[in-house]
Amino acid sequence: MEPLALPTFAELGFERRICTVSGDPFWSADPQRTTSGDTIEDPYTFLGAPPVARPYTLASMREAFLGFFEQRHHTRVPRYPVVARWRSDVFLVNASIYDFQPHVTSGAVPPPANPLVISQPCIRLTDLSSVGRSGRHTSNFEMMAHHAFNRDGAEVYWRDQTLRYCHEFLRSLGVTDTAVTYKENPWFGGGNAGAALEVIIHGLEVATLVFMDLAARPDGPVIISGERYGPMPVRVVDTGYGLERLLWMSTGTPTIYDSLYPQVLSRLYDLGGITTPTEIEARHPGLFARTSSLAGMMAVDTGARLSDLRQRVHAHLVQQGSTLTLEHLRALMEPVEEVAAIADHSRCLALLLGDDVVPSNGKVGYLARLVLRRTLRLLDRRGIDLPLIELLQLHGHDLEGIVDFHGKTEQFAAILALETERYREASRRGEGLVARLVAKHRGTGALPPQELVELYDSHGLHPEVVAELVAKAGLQVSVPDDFHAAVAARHERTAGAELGADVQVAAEQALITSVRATLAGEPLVTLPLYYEDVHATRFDAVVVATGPQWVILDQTLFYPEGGGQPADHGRLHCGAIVLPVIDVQKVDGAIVHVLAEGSAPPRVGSALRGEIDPKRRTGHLRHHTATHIVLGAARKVLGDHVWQAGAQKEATRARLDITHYDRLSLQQRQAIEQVANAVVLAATPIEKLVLPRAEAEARFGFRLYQGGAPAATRLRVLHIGDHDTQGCGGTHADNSAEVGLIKLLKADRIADGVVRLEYAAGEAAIAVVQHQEAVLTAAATAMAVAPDSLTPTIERTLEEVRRLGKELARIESAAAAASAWGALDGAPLVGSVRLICRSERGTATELLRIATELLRSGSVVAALMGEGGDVLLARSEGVDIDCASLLRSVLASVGGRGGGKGDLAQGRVPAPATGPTLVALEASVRAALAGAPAAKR
RNA sequence: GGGCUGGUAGAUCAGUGGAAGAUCGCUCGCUUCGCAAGCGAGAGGCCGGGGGUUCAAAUCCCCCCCAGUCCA
Repeated sequence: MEPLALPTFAELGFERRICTVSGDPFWSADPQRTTSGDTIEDPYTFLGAPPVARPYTLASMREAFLGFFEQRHHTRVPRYPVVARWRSDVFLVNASIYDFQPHVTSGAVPPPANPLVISQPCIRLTDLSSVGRSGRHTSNFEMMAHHAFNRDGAEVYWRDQTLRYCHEFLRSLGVTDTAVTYKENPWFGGGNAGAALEVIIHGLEVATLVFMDLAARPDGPVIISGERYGPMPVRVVDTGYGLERLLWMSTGTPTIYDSLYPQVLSRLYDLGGITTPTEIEARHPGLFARTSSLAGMMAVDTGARLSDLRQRVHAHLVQQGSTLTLEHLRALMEPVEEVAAIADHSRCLALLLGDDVVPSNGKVGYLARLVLRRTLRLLDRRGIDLPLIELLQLHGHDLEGIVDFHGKTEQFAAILALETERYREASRRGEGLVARLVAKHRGTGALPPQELVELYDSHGLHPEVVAELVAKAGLQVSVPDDFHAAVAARHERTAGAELGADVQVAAEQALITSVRATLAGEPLVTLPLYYEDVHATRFDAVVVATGPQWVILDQTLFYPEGGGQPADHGRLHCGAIVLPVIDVQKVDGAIVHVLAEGSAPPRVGSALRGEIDPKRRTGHLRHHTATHIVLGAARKVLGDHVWQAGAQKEATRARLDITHYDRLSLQQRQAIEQVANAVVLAATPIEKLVLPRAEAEARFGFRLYQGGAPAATRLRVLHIGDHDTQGCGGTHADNSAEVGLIKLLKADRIADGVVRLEYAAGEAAIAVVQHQEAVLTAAATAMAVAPDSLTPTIERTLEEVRRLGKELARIESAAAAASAWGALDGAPLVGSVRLICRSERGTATELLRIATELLRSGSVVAALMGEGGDVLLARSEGVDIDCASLLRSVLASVGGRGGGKGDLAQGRVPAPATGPTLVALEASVRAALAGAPAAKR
């Protein structure tokens, strides 16, 4: 890329140089400076000597930034949630620009204001293991930003003005020109790229100014890092200022954590009985600053780097004349580092819960659980016994205006208590598991590392935790360096299984290809009639395009599949010809009617009359409106954390997945049903608004986006009184009363934190109730009782069945004993062995009982034949014949099969062969006994 | 969304194709002034559900349900 020789640099006396360490170009007003500012040669020089005029608080620094840009014609925009509900490609907001991707940056949707200023809370969990230890890593932060979106003919501002704003802001904080370096560092990511400046002060990067004007394109003329890029229609000024870093810079404390959470930390030191940094510093002056500074230069990111860091800090101390051992240093630093991580993680949790995340074993909920369990583990390690809800409340004051605890405390407490309980339960299970493994491997004296991988991947037990338990039991185990690689390998092994070619998806794709090929880039927009009057069923239209089995009209009543609502079906009448419509899809702006197989599409330009299936339409309409009503009811009953996690509507059923932390009780299900039906009975008019996007968001908030956000400038909003408001493009009732009865059918927990509600509405609900009544009546009739006494009758009957079963077993074994005594009478002796060959009236189980009795009476061989063809051969101990081979060879000759062990064999023969089999068996046994040495007793 | 574990007595878990087990808990008896402990006896199981293979399945195969866990 070309040098960023902006006029403001020249005006301020900044010169472009090449870093002597990294080789990167940078701009500086300091004639002495030879490095870009954040290399391994650049220590932090602001610790204890803040370059900012006065210490700020989080709130005052945020306000300083927002106010500064507001005075310079930027519109202040409220922060977005940290959960990126308007995007399907990421879970969490990682940077302020995420708020405006993809639709604003692509140019499809105008920004809420232009230019704008915002302070956006972000969460990044990629460097979680460095948090607390590096002195500067945090899992959550606020990215302050000023953004401008430039289009041809509508320029706002670009590079030079951005630099000027940035520099003026830093000056307003009291930072001198010579303290700042601007490093040129082209930026790319997520399919976009552009020139960028990193803003570095005293060894710390505090901001980045990105000039995003390139998008990845296969035929693009610009090549960056092997990827081809071309110009974008919207050129975006994407800046990011680290609120916490600027705050840190204003206080100059040894670590960023000290400046962020002084009260939280001191409370935790107190609870954990931990030697505080102040006390440590008294004995080892400069220890924390040295650690921070070294970490800052080293780009610490992995565990190995961290132990390297510790050694270098130790080496430095020794050089200063300290006698502290490395082990002692670790013992001093670890508690402080862990407490810092606890403070950080709990703030992260507060942000997540504040934006209605429900901890789960999947999706964004998993990230919340990950952070939560990490926090619990750290609390355990430090022996701090503090409920999570209280830990979160320690942050209370600092979170004002960021997380709204008001009215949610109870919900948070419930979620956190439940999650803590689940963690304890998992740990308890894990301890048992490890104890058994230890017993299994005690012989070898060590636990194979492979077991560690299994314990973590399948049971969620951290290797450190396992190692501790194993060591306590006196066994050895070492955590391999490539532990996480081994876990990843387990997942890769089966990753590329099968993709499962979905037939329906393939058909839809084929249709899109066919339509696009026919239209050849000519934009075609069908006028939708279904919003105007949802009850209309007939319309006139003109054919504007056709293809094999599909038709596009100038206007249509047919609703195309979308938003979880299936397409309308119906017919097109073209003169005397009737064309059945079996599917409707939206392709770009056109609504495409798919015709039944064998239909010849009409000519372009011909007029026709369309007719939709009214029953199907009404079914969809009722179930779609019911879905909005049920969501509102679930939120009212369960709490604000309830969001839609997926939905599908049909003509006679619908299902809605909601986020909730526990399975629903019968009471909760019935409460939801009651609230939903109350909304129906209130006959609330349903407003269908079409609003500019920004206005809709401002009025109703991000709750609008229950099913994701569309790429539309104007938003269609469905407003059901004060019950529920959502952006939605479906066909809906005009009044809630039209929905009719809503009958909840099921509430399954489909994942941790997700409950699937199934329900029927209107006529379909009546049908369900009638079906249930019929089933109940049939069951009651079968039991010959009234429906109300069905339950006690069934319970009594089952109890009776159990009792009779036991009675039968008792009688059978008595009969077996009797039969056995009878059999022994007059049974022949072969040598010293009594040989019993008999047919019995019983199944395999009973033969076994009889044999067991017989074997008690000394030296015996029993060959028993049951009525169904079951056959058994058993001998008492000491008789030298092999029952299994004997039986097998006899049965083979009569068309049966069987097997077993030396002392007992079982099998089955065809019914006609029972008699001969017994005879053959007796002969074989006699022969075997004759050939065998005499029995020992 | 994908991977991996697991589901057997009230609880915790053994059980690799041939007669369902252990420990704790529970009930009763002995012992005791009483309690705990001890001794003895007993009750308690659709071996998650449904198919399949086999003479024979808790055990092997397939599907489903439930629980746990890791990853995106």
